Amino acid sequence: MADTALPAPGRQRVLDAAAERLVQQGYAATTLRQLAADAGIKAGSVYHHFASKEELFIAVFNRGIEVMVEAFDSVEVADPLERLGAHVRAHLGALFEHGSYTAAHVTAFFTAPPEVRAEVVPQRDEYEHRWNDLLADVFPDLPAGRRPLTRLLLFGSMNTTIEWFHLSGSLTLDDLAAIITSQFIDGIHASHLIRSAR
Amino acid sequence: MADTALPAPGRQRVLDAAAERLVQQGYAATTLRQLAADAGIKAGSVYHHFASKEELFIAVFNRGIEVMVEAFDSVEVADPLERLGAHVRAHLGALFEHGSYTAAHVTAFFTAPPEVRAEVVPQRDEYEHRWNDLLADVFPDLPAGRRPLTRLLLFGSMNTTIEWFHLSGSLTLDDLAAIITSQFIDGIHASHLIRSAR
DNA sequence: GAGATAACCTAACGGACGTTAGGGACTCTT
DNA sequence: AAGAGTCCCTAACGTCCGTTAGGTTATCTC
Repeated sequence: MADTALPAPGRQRVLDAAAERLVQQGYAATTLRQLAADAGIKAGSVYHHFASKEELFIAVFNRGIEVMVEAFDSVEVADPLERLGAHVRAHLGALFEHGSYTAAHVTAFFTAPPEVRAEVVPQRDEYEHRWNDLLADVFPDLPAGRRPLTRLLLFGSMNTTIEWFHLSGSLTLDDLAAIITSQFIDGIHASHLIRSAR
Repeated sequence: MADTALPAPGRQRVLDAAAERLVQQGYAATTLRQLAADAGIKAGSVYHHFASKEELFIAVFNRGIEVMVEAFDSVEVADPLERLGAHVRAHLGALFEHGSYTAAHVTAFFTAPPEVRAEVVPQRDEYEHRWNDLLADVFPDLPAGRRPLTRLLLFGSMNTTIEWFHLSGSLTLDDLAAIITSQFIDGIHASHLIRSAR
């Protein structure tokens, strides 16, 4: 009995397919029949692994946060400002280098129905809390009440890169992370000195 | 012969409903039957005003850009840095103060099918071009090749405010615009001096 | 007042959707 | 060898979707 050329188990293949479809189509337009076909099984068989479409996508969104948290926690840098840059780089890495789950989360979370979003909020909060603590650590002068807003502005810049950045371009992810970090800390006058356009 | 309590004509009411539904549900989850009900007509009657669902939403997305362009062009400020701040404020105004069309565009554009997006790209390009010119004017030292990236980072911060900012909160839109502008120009160390948390 | 046009209706079409019931094949445990 | 559990299948259900054909009413034009 030869190999079936489908290495990963069925449940995992469905999740992978869901993450990729989510990025390009959003929640409502991604159908179970598509995911089943992508994973090499039939639509009804999806229900062997997941109780419903909602539960399936909750798993995808949560995995997306897991990837971000793992990337965040893998950073070990002493110098505060350098540490911030490393975390920016890690977040972008989660978006572009560790599968589609984080990208799916960032692009499709707000297209999911409220019941699905509600199940994912606690994990999101945990990740946001890590960033608030980081900001408190790196910028002791930043008022505590200002941290969430500051974080949201930075997240806005980082997360929307999935709409236009491509790893295949001339700009590397390291470059992008350095530019975003510099822009965030010192503003436009400093950021464009990082690496001139060619 | 009393008034029908539905002032706007049918086509306009359908467009308004579409913009609002788009913000909360995205493209695929917004159905013509919903829009018809919102507008006080029947589903089939939508086809008197629009040839297809796609055409309807193209009109909504284009109107979203129109609102942004009108807000942009209404700015008349001499001082370069002040002008930038006024444009940031105008962009946020388009998002929050001039109906749901711009918000619908920003949140749902990437949830629309490719054929719909393709029809809207020229108008998007026009708006982006205005911003590139503005950046060139305000920051002559910024390399020309760097303008699109810089604009995308600023757009990322501004556009994702629709995911968390509410006019009813304690932070005003003027405050938010000032913070974003300061953060963009001078970075975090300057931005938090604009207005301390209370 | 005849004719055109606009704005809306009813009723239905084919198709796709999430979901379910019930069964077959295979592996592991005892 | 029996039983349980895992993984997947076929076939169908009720529902909703975008869209269309054909009809009604009211207004405007000449």
